[in-house]
Amino acid sequence: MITMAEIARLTGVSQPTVSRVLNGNKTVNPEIREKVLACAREHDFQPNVLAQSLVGSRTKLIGVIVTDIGNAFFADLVKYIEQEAGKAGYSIILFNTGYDAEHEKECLDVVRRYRVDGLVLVPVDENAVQWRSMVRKLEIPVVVITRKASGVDSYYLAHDEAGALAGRHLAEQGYEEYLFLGNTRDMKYRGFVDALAKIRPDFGAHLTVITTKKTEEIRQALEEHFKKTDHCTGIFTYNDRRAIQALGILEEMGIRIPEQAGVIGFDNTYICEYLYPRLSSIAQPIEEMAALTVQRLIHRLDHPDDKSVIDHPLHAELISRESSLRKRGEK
Amino acid sequence: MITMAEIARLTGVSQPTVSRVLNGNKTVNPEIREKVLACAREHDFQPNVLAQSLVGSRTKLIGVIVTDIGNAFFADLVKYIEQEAGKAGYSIILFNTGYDAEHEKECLDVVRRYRVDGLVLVPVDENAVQWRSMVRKLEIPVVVITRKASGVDSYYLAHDEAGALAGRHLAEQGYEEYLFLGNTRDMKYRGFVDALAKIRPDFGAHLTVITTKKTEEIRQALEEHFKKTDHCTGIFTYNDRRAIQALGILEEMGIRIPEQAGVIGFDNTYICEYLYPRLSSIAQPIEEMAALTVQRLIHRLDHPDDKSVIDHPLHAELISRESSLRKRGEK
DNA sequence: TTGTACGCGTTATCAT
DNA sequence: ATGATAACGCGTACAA
Repeated sequence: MITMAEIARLTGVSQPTVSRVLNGNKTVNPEIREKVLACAREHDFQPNVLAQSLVGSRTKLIGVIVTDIGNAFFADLVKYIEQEAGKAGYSIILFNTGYDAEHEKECLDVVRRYRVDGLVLVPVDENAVQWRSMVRKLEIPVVVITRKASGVDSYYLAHDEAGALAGRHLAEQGYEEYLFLGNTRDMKYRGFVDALAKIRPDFGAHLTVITTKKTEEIRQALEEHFKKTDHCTGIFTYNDRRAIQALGILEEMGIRIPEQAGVIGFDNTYICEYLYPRLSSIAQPIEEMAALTVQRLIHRLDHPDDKSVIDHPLHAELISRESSLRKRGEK
Repeated sequence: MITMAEIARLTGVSQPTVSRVLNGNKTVNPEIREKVLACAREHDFQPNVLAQSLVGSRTKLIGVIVTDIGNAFFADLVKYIEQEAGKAGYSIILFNTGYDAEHEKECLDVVRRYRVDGLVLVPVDENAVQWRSMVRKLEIPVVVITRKASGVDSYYLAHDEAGALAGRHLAEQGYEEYLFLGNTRDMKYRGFVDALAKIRPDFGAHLTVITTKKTEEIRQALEEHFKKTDHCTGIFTYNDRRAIQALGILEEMGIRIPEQAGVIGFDNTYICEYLYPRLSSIAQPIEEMAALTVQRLIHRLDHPDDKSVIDHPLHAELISRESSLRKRGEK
């Protein structure tokens, strides 16, 4: 690949002059400028970013460390991050931790070796001290995304609020029993429970929780539940995957949706639209989250003096579809 | 961030000695070695990869240019590529073209600026001359993945074979009408048609094709189809998305699956397992494809003299589930 | 075994 | 307006 020195040799000027031309410096003879540009074009010159960043300028690299790109949500997130970074002339170097804290550590080391200008991180465990100390040593702007992380800029969904949306909706639609499918440490669960408790004081007696992911165990739990009660049940799941799993089981059991059971998923995957009945779901503003994250990162790069810390919860939106619309016309 | 020169200063040795210690060179005094290592650890030294690659060694970067990370298939592909590359000490710099040839061009330029050691490419148009000439100028190993590309190493699914799998399966299951949902330029379609034509000479009269992606248009086409015939119909779609869309419509129409219509999707997304009825689908060996691709890239890096070109079609597998199993026990 | 000297490709600071 | 020259952080050949 051709270098500036080589172009200089070919055009009979000095290397710094080539640098000036290629960087659009005005103080250069138009004739020389043209000659150099022509030569650069002819040999399809591309500056060596590595050499550029070595002299002190930026690497124009943003490290992106996520827990699982295989997950459609994170895939979309990465997509928008790449897009937004590209707009600002940054490229991304991507790492997948696979929810492994040890591997996250390695990724943080590698990211460091590449002297990335900034880092977007989805921590394996947002409360762990490990990544925090490593991030501090990085001495570069870091933005945590999808998780609230004290002391670090973070953009994330207000999960409690999202859970409340689901709870209120199911109550409004007249469901009298409630079922949560997921992890109870999840803030979605908190929001869901709190919202319902406000609406129905006796709510505690009407809540069932299923924490397993295994189809057979979910089936057992659901069968048990519908044996106990004939009240119509509102089901909220921690992601669409789980919701679809539940829908499949319910259909197999002959439970009518949304009459006997209403289902609300989470993530608003494209699939929701295609299912029959179409699946209600909670949508995250993925694109906005990604854009804000990258913009913040770049702001920090341009204003190293800005020591403020951003803690920015984003708002979820309930997309109600047939799977939870018991009352016609009401949304 | 601390440098070798700095460590040298702190420990009172020369910078090359530090380099020798950190690179595991044996020819160095154990005492000095320990002192240097201790100092490096204390300050958490990480070598500057950019400087390393500037001296002539590798950047240890692999460029990955795909058409759409938002797509679950490519997301998985990227995941495994990152994983396999990581095993060999390579990191990936990721680009998403969004099926835009112009943007692909820009990505190829950027990849070049970073002096990546190798490139994994999913071309927007595998037949375009554009990327070929650019790739040639890159002067680095390039492997095309998911598309057959003459003159360049490529690992891809034998789509015709995959289509044939679907065709034969539907015929075996006793479906008498056939419907393809997708693009007819797709090799899946070719394979599907050819396989069925072999089995049934009069097959041409029993084939319907739906090319639109729009739900309403698909619905119309399906309604028309099932008005015309009461023979049970085998449906093959170009991806799971389309299959799920079709399933939703069919259920809404009251068509019984798999009795009146059998459906086979493509990609074997996790969702297939969760649907009711569970969706038959054609699985691509994504992990294998990714691993072979990265391994080939690294082989080329280690053997620059090897001028052979690999054209490696991979084999699809039909995962048959209830959505297409009309005859019990048969798979 | 260790240090000196040089070069990788670029930017930036000097003179000229 | 342009050309020397130094510097970035590292690896490597060579000398000591």
